[in-house]
Order: sequence, then C-alpha cells, then structure tokens
Amino acid sequence: MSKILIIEDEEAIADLEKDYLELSDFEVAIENTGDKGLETALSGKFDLVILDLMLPGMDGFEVCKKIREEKNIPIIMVSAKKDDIDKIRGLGLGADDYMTKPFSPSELVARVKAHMARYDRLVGSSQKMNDIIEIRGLKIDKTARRVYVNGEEKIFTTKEFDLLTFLAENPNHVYSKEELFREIWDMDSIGDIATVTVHIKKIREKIEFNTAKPQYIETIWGVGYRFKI
Amino acid sequence: MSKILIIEDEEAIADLEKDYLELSDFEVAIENTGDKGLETALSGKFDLVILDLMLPGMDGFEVCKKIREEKNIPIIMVSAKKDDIDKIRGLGLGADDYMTKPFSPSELVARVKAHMARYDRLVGSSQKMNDIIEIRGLKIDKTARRVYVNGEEKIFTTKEFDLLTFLAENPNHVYSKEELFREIWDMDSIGDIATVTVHIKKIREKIEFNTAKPQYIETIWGVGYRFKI
DNA sequence: TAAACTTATAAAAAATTTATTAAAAATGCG
DNA sequence: CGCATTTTTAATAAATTTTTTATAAGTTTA
Repeated sequence: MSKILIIEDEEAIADLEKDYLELSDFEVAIENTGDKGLETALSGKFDLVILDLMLPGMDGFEVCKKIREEKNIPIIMVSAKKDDIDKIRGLGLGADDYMTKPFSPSELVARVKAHMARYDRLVGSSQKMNDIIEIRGLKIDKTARRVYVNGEEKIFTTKEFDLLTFLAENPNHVYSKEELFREIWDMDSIGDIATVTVHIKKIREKIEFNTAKPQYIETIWGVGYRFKI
Repeated sequence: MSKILIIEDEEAIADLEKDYLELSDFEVAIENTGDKGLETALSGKFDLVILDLMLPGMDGFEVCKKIREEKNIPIIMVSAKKDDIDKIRGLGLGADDYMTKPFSPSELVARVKAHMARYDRLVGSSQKMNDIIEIRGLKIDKTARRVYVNGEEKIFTTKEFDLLTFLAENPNHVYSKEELFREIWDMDSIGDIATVTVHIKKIREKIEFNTAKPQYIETIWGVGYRFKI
C-alpha cells in the first residue's frame, strides 16, 4: 500500500485531505511543522509528499529543496496564493506539482494517483533512488550498504546492518528479541536469542554517543527494542 | 540538446510554441496530424511531446495512449476546453501534464523544463551512455575495450572486462555474487559462483596497488562487492 | 532492600565467507 | 587438429563475522 505524508499546519485541511486519501486506500501520516515534516519525509517510509508552502519553522521552499537533495519521491506543493505558485514554479525546486487552495478533494486524489503511477512507470522495478534513510544524525544508504553517523562513515557487518535497517525502517515500534531474530535470521528462535542482544550492543557502539543513554535504539525492559524517531 | 515534438494542427499556435521553445535552446519539430505525430513520437528521437487534444485523424486521447504503450517520455496535453482537461485527467492515459489554451509561452517553457528535469532525475540520462569511464587512476574505454591504470594499459580478458565495467558503471552499489553472475554470465547461478570470486581477484591484481586493501572493488563481507566511487 | 529477572559487556570459540593457488576443462584461432 | 589462452573447478589458507558463554550491571517486584 502506498504511503503519503502530508506536511500542513492547518489541522482541518490536513484531516480532510487525509480522509479522502484514505478512502482511496492510501496510508496517510500528517506532520504540522516544516522541521518535523522534513525529518519524516527523509525517513524513507513515504512514497509521496503533499507539502504546504506556509509552515511554522522551516518553510515549504526549504523543505522541498532539502527533500530533493536526498529523495526523488513525488512532491505536490500546495499554497493559498496563486502568485506563490507561479513564483515557486520558476524557482525550479524540483516539486512535481502545484495546487492552489481551495481545491476539490477529488482533484487532489486524482493528482496523487497520477504522480504515483508516473513514478512507478519511470522508476519501476529498476534501482529506486529512494533507499536512503535519514533520521537525525544517522544516515543509512541501503544499496551501498553504508552507514554514516554525523557525516562519518561507520563500517557495519551484514547482520548489524540488516538489524539496524529493519529497526530504522520501522521506528516507534517495539520488537521483541524473538521477533527481531525471526526477521533478520529468517528462522524461528529455538531457544537462544542472546545474539540479538550482542548485535544491538555492537550497533550502539557504532551509532550512539553514549551507549548507556541510547538516542536511537531504546531498550524497553522486559519487552524488546524500539527505534526512537 | 533536448528535442521536443509538437503535435498540433493549428499552425499559428504550433509556430508560436516552437519559437519560444527554441529561444530556450530546445530543438523542435512539428507534426500536424495525429497519425504522423504518433509515428514521429515513436521514432525515439524526442525527449518530450506536446500534444493537442483535437487533431485531424487520430485524436489526442488515442495518440497519448499509443505513445505510452511504447515510451515513457513526458507528454504534455493541451486543450482549448477546461472540461476536456478534467475529463482526460480522470482517464488515466498517462499524460504528464495538462494545459488549457490560451496559456502564456513562458508557462509552457517552464513546464517543459520541469518535466525534462524530472525525467532526467528519475531515469538518469547521466553518464551511463558514456564510452569512457574514468575514476581516479582507472580509465575504461568501452568501445576499444581497453583499460588503463595510471596511464598504463592492462590487458583484460572478456569476462574480466565485462565484470569490471559493470561494477564501474554502477558504483556505490553492492552486488551479490549471484547478481554479478546473472549480469555477466546471462544465466541463473545454479549453485556455483566461485568463478566470480576468482575473476574479482584477477581484476584486482591488474588494477589495485595492494590487493589486500582494494581502492576500487571493495568486499562487503557476507554480501558481495562494491565499486567505490 | 533483597530476590528474581532482564539486559549489557567482554572475550573466546565456532562458523562462515572470501582469497589464493593450481590444475582441469573449455574455448578460440590459425 | 593442435596450440595458446581463457574460464571454471576444486582444495586449502586466511580473514572476518557470528555465536556462545560467563559475568557484571541494571530493573522490577514483593
């Protein structure tokens, strides 16, 4: 199922868009500031972004530019002023479409579908450039299998990389050691899952500033681990 | 230089569009019927099509659909009636953009540029077609099938050359031995892919200063190989 | 706070993967 | 066909990763 990120500070509008998109079977998330929106967009979980121009914090121009530096996913920019639309079109920020408020929900859905279809058509099954996950200072390049922490590359082994990538791709979700084992090791955990603990430790040594107070992979005592977004 | 095809029966309009696009350094051709337009579009010589909806012979709907069956190039559809635009948008013909006449020439140029940029961004007209790959001290001449390391020619066998070229053309991407085998040997690896390892070693002997610390082809333990850019 | 339980850490042992070498097989060419 | 070259196979060595194990440290619960 395709995932759409709405970056919009007017709650009523965002909710309305969300409702209509969900009726068309899209999965929708909303962020209400530019900064949070950018971060979520760069997490790599979304297939399309609907971006309002006027936002608290970082504005839409900037967010669009920053997303484009890393991602090729379709971006639909939305503004209340027709003049702004003409202006940003000329700036060549790399947005894929521009809509002036107010617009009909069905038009939004139609455009979203069209952009998704084109993206699939062009990028298709080939190499998706969309394989960079970035959360705060952590950057994971999936095809190159490289990990950077605050710009510095850290060398990861296969299992470490797979485990970190899985957690980072599914943030804010607690996984038990058994679940992680099944996910990365492709088999049922017959008893011993101590190796998961050891791998988590090794990952933390590479990505955390202070392993005792992890910023990325949290321990949920008695349950498992969670990647904090 | 990018080439644009205008399919439009009103000569005055077509000429006007042509003039403006040429001012922006595009190469432009005009066809005035649907049938001829389709044929020219399918010739493969054009990077973008501007397609009028009302045409003698085959109409714009049909032309758009037929182009899409063969080509992914951007198509901008043009119509005098706003209603028609809404209608075709819903049809999902695969057009990339829709404009209602009359429109300003500068808007046309802006849209053309945006679509070209996106197409390049997603499909990557980059250096893939280049005959000579040069990365640091390594130079690969594809048509001559010669390899130079710091100016000195090294003799490569067929498989060695193909393997090195594939990796160098797709740098920063980790390929497993199986993938490399499929790519170079044109068949599924039924079990043994040890030959890939041996070829990598032979290539390294020729291009690396110290095969134990490869500067070009890195080993990603447990995964495969990666050409370092 | 002590007991019970869970996770973190460290180091070694085990397993896996790749590099190297050499010989065998296949291919291409005169 | 026979020779030279390329490619593949196979066996061993070397390197690296993964798992195990033991112990320490941190939480929770009664």
